Amino acid sequence: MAKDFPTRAENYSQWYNDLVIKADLAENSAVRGCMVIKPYGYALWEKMQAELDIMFKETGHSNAYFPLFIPKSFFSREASHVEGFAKECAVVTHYRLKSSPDGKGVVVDEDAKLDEELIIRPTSETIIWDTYRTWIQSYRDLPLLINQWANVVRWEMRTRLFLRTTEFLWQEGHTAHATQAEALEETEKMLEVYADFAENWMAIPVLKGVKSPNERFAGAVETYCIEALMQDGKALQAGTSHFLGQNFAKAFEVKFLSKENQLDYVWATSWGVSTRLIGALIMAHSDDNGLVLPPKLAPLQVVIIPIFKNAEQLALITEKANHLCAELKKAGIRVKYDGRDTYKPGWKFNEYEFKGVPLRLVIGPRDLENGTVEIARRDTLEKASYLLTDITHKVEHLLDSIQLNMYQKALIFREENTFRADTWKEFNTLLDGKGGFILAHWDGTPETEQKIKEETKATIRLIPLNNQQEKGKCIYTGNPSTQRVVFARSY
RNA sequence: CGGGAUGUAGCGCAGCCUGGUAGCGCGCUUCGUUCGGGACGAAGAGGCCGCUGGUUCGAAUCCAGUCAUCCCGACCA
Repeated sequence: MAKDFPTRAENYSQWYNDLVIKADLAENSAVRGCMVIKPYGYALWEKMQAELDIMFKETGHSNAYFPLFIPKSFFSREASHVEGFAKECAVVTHYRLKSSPDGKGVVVDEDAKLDEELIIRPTSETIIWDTYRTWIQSYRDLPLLINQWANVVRWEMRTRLFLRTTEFLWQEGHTAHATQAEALEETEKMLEVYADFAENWMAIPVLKGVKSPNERFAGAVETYCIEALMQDGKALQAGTSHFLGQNFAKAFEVKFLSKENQLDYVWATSWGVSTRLIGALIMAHSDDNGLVLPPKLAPLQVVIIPIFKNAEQLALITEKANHLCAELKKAGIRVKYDGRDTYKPGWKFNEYEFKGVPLRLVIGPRDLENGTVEIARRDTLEKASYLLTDITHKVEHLLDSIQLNMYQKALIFREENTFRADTWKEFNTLLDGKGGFILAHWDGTPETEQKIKEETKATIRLIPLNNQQEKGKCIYTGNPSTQRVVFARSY
């Protein structure tokens, strides 16, 4: 239908990239690996942000903001944390420029060299824990439940719109607790919040579990995550929640006096989701006609389009449409009337389909005569005529139905693409075929996981929570195993 | 940092081999006919051919250098 636009089957990467650009979500910027999020894409992020923020507040968290720059020395305090991030840090070394001696442009002023370099945060654990030291002295100061909405920079070698960019927007929660149990409870609670958001707002079913040691966050004791399956059979990590133990408290000397007058290190968690969720949204639901957005998050839920031959007809339709628009707005529906006479109806249909608007209402001369409106739903592309009476309820019902249908469709897709492999051969056949989640036995060693990754590019996405225990043999080494873990190729 | 490719109109590209007035499609502007799934016709506007140097009467085209971007690896939310 759309011209010059590759289908998912032809070239999934190209399809994704073109879709992001044509749906007007974002584009590559002049700066290497960075992305410009355009107004439509940002509106989507704002909506996601708003809903997540409500959920964070409901679970007792407050927002705060910490510096973008982190002194280099902070980084080296937690050994595995440095190791994990060292290779992708942007470093600020100077604070001034001067006119170039040859008169052309500016150069770095070598006299303005910083004594200690500043790292642009790839994540904020270190600066935050350095700050928490001064905020926490007593058990009365705990728990400390803080979230930050921020941008971070990770100097990745290869980038991809929304999925991996040099700079990205995210939220990072950082909490401090008096006991291990309480910190663990927080870690799991926030995982539930993320899973709830993914499934009930984004309409994407997710697996919940913990990472293998290889995939664990640098500095964490345990990393919990949610994993979603994309339409090309690759997995996408959609959110993480880390139990940090006392690692950062020890590295930054964050101690408190308990009720029993005992001095102890606090227990920590951190958790985050990023604009990558927009990538997940696109890859989980969209089709060859463009974006398909879940009604609960779509910046625009309903668009009304007139069909007319002349100005008088347009005036009549506009009057009707404005009434309809007002009525829907009153019901809290995000609706727009596109009465522009500079674009043709067919052009508009395609445009809003690209942008994933859940419902399209069309009013033409026929509808004026019959008191009807044509409604097309984006998820199924079905069209039907409805009487204008009680239209708000019908629209509400259709929006709910789309939200539900999108989730169901994604769930069925995941189920159809979740497989068991009992031999190395089966494992490889599956990977080379449709991909998907592959449940297989693993002997539990990092070495084996590494070998499997090198040979197949598949990694352990997670070990499911409350995983079913069963005796088996590792698909790679044949060594005994007690449970299946989830393998996949991933983004 | 290794391997491969590409820089020409806002976007996508041809032209280069074999040097001789800068091209096509989309988009943009104006007018007319259209308008229930990306309409059609006519007339227009728009270029330091990435940058620097060389060869030549003459360079988008040949040569050298340089910068940038993309793809494949290593890295990764």
